Amino acid sequence: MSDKLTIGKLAGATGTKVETIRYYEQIGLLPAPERSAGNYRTYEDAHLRRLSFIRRARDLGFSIDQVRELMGLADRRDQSCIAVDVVANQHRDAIRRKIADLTALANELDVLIDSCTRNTVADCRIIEALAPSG
Amino acid sequence: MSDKLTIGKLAGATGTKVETIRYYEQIGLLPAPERSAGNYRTYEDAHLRRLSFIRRARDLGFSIDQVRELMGLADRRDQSCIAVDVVANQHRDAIRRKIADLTALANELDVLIDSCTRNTVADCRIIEALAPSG
DNA sequence: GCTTGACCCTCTAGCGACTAGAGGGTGCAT
DNA sequence: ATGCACCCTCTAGTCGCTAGAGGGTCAAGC
Repeated sequence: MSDKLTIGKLAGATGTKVETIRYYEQIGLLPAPERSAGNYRTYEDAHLRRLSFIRRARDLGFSIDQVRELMGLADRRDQSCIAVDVVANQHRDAIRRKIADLTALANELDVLIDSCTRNTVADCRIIEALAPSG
Repeated sequence: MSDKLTIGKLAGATGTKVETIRYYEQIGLLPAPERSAGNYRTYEDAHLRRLSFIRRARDLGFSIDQVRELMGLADRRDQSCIAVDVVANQHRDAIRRKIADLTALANELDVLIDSCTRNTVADCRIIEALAPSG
């Protein structure tokens, strides 16, 4: 209801940086707003809603392209939302895979770190483990 | 023992791409080798060892800067290896934090996805959750 | 000896998603 | 009228590569 926001107000209202908003405009993620007499961007409530959507999706780790896709789907309100479900599922699965990768990595590091006897570098197990043939 | 590798052989021996090796040379991570008459890079065993170290550390998720630091420490063989331990610990902790973040994210997505009734987009809970006052 | 094809060279630009900085204009309060 | 916070555009930097253009080298086969 509070129309006509400056870019700074919009940034504050959504927890986004001013530069990021201009960037989103540049890549066509957020539509370019009207300009004031002094060439300032003047945002309306529609922009605020759009940017909130973007922020939330980005916070959930969706890529810019996925956000674009989700917004495209969200605008076709009479269609089935199965496509939305698919995007969300793909993203969740990718995250689960990344968690598995990182867990394996952390475990390997645990082994390395536990083997450290804190002597000199010459017989450091961590360095040894990294350098295959010393 | 098998001296004088071409960049392609070195790449094959370490599982690195040729372009990546040239990149490592450019940023000063791997020392520039001698050149043949035809201006080809000619690598020696020392390079092979160095690159293997780099690869292994990178595979464990260490950043380029951390690899640089670890190599610097590895070369001072009479020093204490506590500094090595510190770098490894910092990295492991950062990974654990990232895992926690991603787990929270995946759980949020689970809730969203479970709420999807596969009806129209107009009453899609996923879209609703993204758009705060849609 | 000439061609083919695999390999090598340099240089530049691109990816994702911003972030930072230079160099300047606007708007409002004192 | 002066100061200051805010806004504008444009360019370049971040990280760790990757890809492509446009060329040179080398060994093998005919």
